[in-house]
Amino acid sequence: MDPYATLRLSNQLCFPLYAASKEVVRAYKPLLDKLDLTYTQYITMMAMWEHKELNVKELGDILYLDSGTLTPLLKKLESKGYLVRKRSSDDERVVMVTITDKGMQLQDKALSVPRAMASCIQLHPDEARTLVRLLHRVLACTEETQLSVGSR
Amino acid sequence: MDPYATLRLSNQLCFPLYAASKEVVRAYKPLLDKLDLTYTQYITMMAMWEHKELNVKELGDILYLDSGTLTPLLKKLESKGYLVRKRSSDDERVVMVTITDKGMQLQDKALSVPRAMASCIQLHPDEARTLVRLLHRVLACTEETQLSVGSR
DNA sequence: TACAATTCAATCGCATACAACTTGATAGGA
DNA sequence: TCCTATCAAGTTGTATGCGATTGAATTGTA
Repeated sequence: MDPYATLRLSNQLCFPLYAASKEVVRAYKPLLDKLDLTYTQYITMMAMWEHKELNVKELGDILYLDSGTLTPLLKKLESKGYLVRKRSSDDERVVMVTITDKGMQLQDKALSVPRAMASCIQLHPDEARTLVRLLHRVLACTEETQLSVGSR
Repeated sequence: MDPYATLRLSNQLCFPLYAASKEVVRAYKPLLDKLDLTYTQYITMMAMWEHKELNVKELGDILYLDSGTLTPLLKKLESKGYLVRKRSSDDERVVMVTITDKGMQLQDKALSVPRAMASCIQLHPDEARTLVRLLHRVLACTEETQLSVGSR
């Protein structure tokens, strides 16, 4: 038995996870180009379509992103007119992000995206559910790790 | 029924995939810091430990990365002394990447990494196998898409 | 109520990712 | 053998991601 077997790419869990994530994001690109959104902008809009108003920290908790990534991204989405950033008057540390009418309208155009992706990723509904469940399990594990180390 | 239900983050397959990948890579960071490797450098070294010699295109096919990412990465690993880049004399277009003795020695230090990650990601072996299998299925789907669009 | 600890967003630096393009080399056909 | 299509690697420009730090605001506490 190869003593280095655990270091083979084919034996890793992380590598197919990393590769599949990248390739799926890449597969989204031609669809999102039509909306003039990047993938990260797209998931940010998904969070905003659902919640209408969130501060930067809440958005980061939902998307697993920090302010270093979100701040420039939100400025870009604001410059496109899809949302508005405004420092809270209750607590001056907090910046509230609110979706605009134009941002809400984008949701209709975006409806075609999940449809097109579903036809691209051919998984049985059962398999897709299993995959999502296991991914959430992995996320729960890593979140514990983050907690024990401290801070996001 | 919400007509926009397919646009909810919680109903997406892509989002947990994207988030889990990022969080797992993040969980690797403290382990890889000890080896002075980034995650991308780590998987590149995994491919090199296994194959000893590969050209840039072969490496890209294995890692799902293109030359735009690999060229600077390989130069960095070369500067650390872990591998050597040399243009092929058979075909001047091709750059061969070969692992050095120092690169091979790094493998021993790296053995602790998969162990530490396995104890962090608490999945039953069965579940881990299922997850890997489904991820490979997703990768196969996206590869078809790439082929039909043309080119990597 | 001072004041230290914490929190939040922004900024900076570094390392990816990748599309598009360039350059040099090879292959295949008229 | 020319000549064009293709190919491999490198370069450039844009968009993330994230750790570390900063600065302003708020909270908890002695």
